[in-house]
Amino acid sequence: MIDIKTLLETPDVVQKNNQNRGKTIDISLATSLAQERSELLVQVQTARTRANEIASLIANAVSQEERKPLVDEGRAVKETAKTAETKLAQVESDLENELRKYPNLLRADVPIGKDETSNQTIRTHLDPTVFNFEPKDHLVLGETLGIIDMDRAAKVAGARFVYLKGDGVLLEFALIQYALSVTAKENFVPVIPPHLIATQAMGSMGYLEHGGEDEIYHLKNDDLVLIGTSEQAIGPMHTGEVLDVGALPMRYVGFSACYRREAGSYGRDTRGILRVHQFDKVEMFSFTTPDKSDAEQELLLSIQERLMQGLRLPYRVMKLCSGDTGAPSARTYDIETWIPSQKTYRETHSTSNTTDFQTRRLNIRVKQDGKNVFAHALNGTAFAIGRTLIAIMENYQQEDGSIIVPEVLRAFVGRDRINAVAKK
RNA sequence: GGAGAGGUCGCAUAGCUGGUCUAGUGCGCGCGACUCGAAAUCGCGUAUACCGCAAGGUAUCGAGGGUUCGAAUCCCUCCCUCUCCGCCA
Repeated sequence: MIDIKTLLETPDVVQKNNQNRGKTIDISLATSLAQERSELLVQVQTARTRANEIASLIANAVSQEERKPLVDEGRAVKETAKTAETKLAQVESDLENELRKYPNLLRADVPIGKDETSNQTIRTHLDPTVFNFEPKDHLVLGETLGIIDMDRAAKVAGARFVYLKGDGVLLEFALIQYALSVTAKENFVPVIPPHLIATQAMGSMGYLEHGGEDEIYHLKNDDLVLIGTSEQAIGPMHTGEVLDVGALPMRYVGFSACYRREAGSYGRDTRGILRVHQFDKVEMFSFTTPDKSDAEQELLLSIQERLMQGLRLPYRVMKLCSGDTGAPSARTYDIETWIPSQKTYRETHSTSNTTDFQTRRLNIRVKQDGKNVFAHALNGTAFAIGRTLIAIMENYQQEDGSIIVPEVLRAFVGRDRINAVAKK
């Protein structure tokens, strides 16, 4: 949600921002609602002031003759107040609904563009892996090695689910340990959050608008939804709190499964585990003061790169253009990793500075220079485990179908190569 | 799931026979006095949002609704916490 003040004071800036994101929003709706709201506010306050005066007069009145007319006026004022209040509540909720449609204001350095073709390549690390044989894709490798079983997952849960088995599981835990050990150096506090959260908490993270609701699994008999990323459960942790400025930046590294319906992606990435309904992810999340969030995002990005460089995987860093940046984000960087079987880079990491877009709804503030201001919130992938496994398997595959374990993971996996097991 | 208790200003508590209660007290915190300095002591101050140039005003005692001229105080619904029982990884 954006600040109504921003809209009222700089409507052209907001208008332009919406335009750059490919959103058409009639701002006159919000501005006229805001106008109506302040008028009603005055009405309500005036009525209430009088009502309080009357109550106080009655409390001090002694005789019945004095009481009677006051009580009558009190009744009348109450009616006036009630009518105005009802209208006010309606206008306020209309205004909020209207404002929820607005995407966050983009940072000035975000390139303008319609879609991903306008994303900017910031840098590239390592050249694409060269093979002197025809590399297999991760599904072939995984099935042969007995670490990925999608056929049985389909029997049990349907399409886009997976059983990860054997050394695949060891690899996953190794990635988690590796990510925790690196983020610990920057004082990230590990968190395992609830996977089910109240619908309202999800709403306050801004995921129920802008088409996001189609992505979310709702529980039929409870007012709960499955998280699509641990960010959705970590952000609301501090709802309504005023954070101690000395405690910032407040950094969490969450581990959770992520559940996504993948509605609207029918037929896309149907092979393998690139796009599944459930995957595990290690996710960084920071709260900062407003002046520090851009620096924090650079830190998140640098940690992501440190993790990838440790794995020695070829990747490139992209800055998303205006049209490709998610609504809550003011700036997003993606890391795309080389996937040999597709001969292209695919998104494995993402980091967003959501500035005060989420914290305004969550009412998470920080006292800075004696004033409470909304904190800034940021998130960044440490590892989307599934996609990282794809990258490792494909880039580290050997001609015999075995996979070399990246050096930084060997201590955690307990061996340096994953070989085929007899198929069961 | 059953029975009971409870949710008040950063923390702890008072208020709950409705009326200067946004709310007392203690602690904590800030400023000041005393002191060479500190402790102790004393004095003052100590929520947030919105309207207003300001003075000031309005709202908020878990959330929402109701009764009333007036509710922290009475009624209803919901949420959460605690204790006991049941069940359970």
